[in-house]
Amino acid sequence: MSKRPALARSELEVARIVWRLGRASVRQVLEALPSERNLDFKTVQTYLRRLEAKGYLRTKREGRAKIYLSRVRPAQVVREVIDDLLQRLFGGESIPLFQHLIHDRGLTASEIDRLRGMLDEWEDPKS
Amino acid sequence: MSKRPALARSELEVARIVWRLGRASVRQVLEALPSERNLDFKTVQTYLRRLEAKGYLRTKREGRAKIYLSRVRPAQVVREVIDDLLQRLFGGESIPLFQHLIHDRGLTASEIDRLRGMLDEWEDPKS
DNA sequence: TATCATAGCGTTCAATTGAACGCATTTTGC
DNA sequence: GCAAAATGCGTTCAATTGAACGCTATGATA
Repeated sequence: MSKRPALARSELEVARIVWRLGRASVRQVLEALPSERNLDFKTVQTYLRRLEAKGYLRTKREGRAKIYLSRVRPAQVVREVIDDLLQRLFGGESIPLFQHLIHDRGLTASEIDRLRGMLDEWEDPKS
Repeated sequence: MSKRPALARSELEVARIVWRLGRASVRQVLEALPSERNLDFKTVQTYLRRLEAKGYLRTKREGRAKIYLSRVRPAQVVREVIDDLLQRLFGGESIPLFQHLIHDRGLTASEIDRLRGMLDEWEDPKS
């Protein structure tokens, strides 16, 4: 139950990259960031350090470099983040979020198809 | 273009109430907050003041009390907030968010129906 | 009309966040 | 084998955020 401290915006951004890469050094994360982001090496390093301190990541030394890995399942974190948002934005209801995503943002035809597929499958899990 | 400063978590929570009520005094917002939240009158006042300073709300004096109203369309703000989250969490893609909402959170049968309805209607807006 | 509660206004204060240094220690390319 | 580049580690620093005071004005009530 003991919740780890909430993720700050920038931390989330950086954590996501580690999740995607599975394991990453500071430099690798830096390079995986969108180039417009233009963060300093030291800054990324700081965020990673904080993520470790907060319990989201763990590290493993590999020669000179320190490799960051996820400590909690990403899906779990995603869930917490979205729960929090849902709570503050829509009082916890997810339907209004769907509503918003569909209405105010729009979907391509193929996205609609995929979405229908998801619903079908969820309702009747395929063999 | 000139973006107003991002909403802090607590500010969002408070703004949402003003949106819901349409117009509200400090006390009304305080009372509309979930009771577990247990914020001080002064604290709510501070958040409202900040929301005004950031350009999200405007006020209108009504006798003794100051009434807070929305200055930007709530849907617009919701959009910004979600854009931001989507960006940091899924690189801007909305499908993974749907995926998460459906898979990791689950929906009731009736929610699934409503969702299907939304998709149908979006694709073929009813007369 | 005196009084009391309510609201405003300005401030404060610690914690967190966004961003980046500097120095020491590796590595590695030459 | 040595200079240049890369890393780690500890720090810093201003802005923002979460939370709440204290003092003043004002309006409603007894």
